[in-house]
Amino acid sequence: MPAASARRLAAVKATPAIDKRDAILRAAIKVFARHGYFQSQVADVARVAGVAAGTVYLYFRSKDDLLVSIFERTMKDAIDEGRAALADVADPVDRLRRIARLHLDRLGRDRDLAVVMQVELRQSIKFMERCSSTHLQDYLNIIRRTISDGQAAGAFRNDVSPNAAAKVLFGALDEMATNWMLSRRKYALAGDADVVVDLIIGGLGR
Amino acid sequence: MPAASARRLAAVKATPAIDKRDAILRAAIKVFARHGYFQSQVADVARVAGVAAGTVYLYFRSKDDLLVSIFERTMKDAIDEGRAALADVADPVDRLRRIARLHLDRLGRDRDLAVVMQVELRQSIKFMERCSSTHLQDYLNIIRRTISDGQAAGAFRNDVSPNAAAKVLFGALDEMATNWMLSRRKYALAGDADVVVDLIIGGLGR
DNA sequence: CCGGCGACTGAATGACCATTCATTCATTGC
DNA sequence: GCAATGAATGAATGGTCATTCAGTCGCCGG
Repeated sequence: MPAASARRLAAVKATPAIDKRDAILRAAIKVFARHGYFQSQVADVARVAGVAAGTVYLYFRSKDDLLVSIFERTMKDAIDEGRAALADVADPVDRLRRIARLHLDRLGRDRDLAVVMQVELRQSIKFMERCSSTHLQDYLNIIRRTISDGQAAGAFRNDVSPNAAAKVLFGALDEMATNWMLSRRKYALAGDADVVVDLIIGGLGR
Repeated sequence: MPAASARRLAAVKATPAIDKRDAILRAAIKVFARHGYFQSQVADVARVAGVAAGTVYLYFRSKDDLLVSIFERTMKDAIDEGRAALADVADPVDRLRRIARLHLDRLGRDRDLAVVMQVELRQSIKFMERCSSTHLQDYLNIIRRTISDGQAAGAFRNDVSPNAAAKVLFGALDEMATNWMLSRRKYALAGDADVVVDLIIGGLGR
């Protein structure tokens, strides 16, 4: 087979394949968010994606793999986007603001994704251990690093552990996201970003 | 039947019954923490509690009810203990410290309980909505109230929403607990309480 | 056209487990 | 002793899916 033909064939086939994988993943986010992971049936995900049940297994190893794939894709995007966004910002406070806004923007834009990330992924201890050990650590490391850089630059207090401060910031953002997701009232989640960063920078004391 | 006899009968029967209910609940915490809620079988809980599978249904309506009961008992204890501990402390900063220490003490004392509270309870959106709407709101209200009292007393900045600050504090404590629970290293979770409160009061900026 | 390739289908399979309930057992009052 | 009571048992039931795989279909090179 000539190389050109092979390339064309690959292009023609690859695109629908990626589309289909993506459609299944998006369907899974919607279905898992609405019914919960364990209450969802693979057949439901397939129906929403417009394919047959068996087709899901051509793209994913198992039902678990669907959940893991949602997490991994989202975290990969978040980390890449985070690194890129920090590249051209020098002021340490602005850098934290960027991180917070991106974090809440991403979840605030898609409530189903927020539900999956804030609730469904925290299924069981084994699952969380698996998730935390990789991408989540990388994500926390970005925050930690931003804080210690800020200390080195003299913008932040030196007598605070960057690790503790990173966890406090992450925990605060996580709680804002969870609250927003559970709340009936519609408000812009991203608006909480500056509130959180201002409070953590300025402190609650006078 | 004479009243005295009825009372004695009730006392004799009530105690083992409560013990048994308690044994099942404690077994459920252990089993759910080790295997995850959906991977756990009611028969396992029964075995660990030293009763037969059917007996569980004499004390709880369903498997779900076991999880809800763990949450409700823990939150009730936390709220009662919290209210009592705040009664004799006047200084607003000390009050927040008290809340933080109690929160992390409770979870740090019992890793299995921490796993159930931090992971297993966040099973599905419907379950979380149910939990958040009652006890968790009460708990957040205690923190909110403590902060607004502190503002009124002039100890805290007035230009911060007590609601936002309460969520930030709660989120930070929650993250500390989750991190500790997932961490292999053994350290005293309660030690994080002062770190978190100091950071939130003092702020990260210089 | 044809042969064959591979993506796709969806009905069938095989586990799995929450819940039930007929039965057993221990205790009590008489 | 002897019913009566009701707590406790655990085997059986019934339903629910995740996963598989034998077969279908459409497309492509020749």
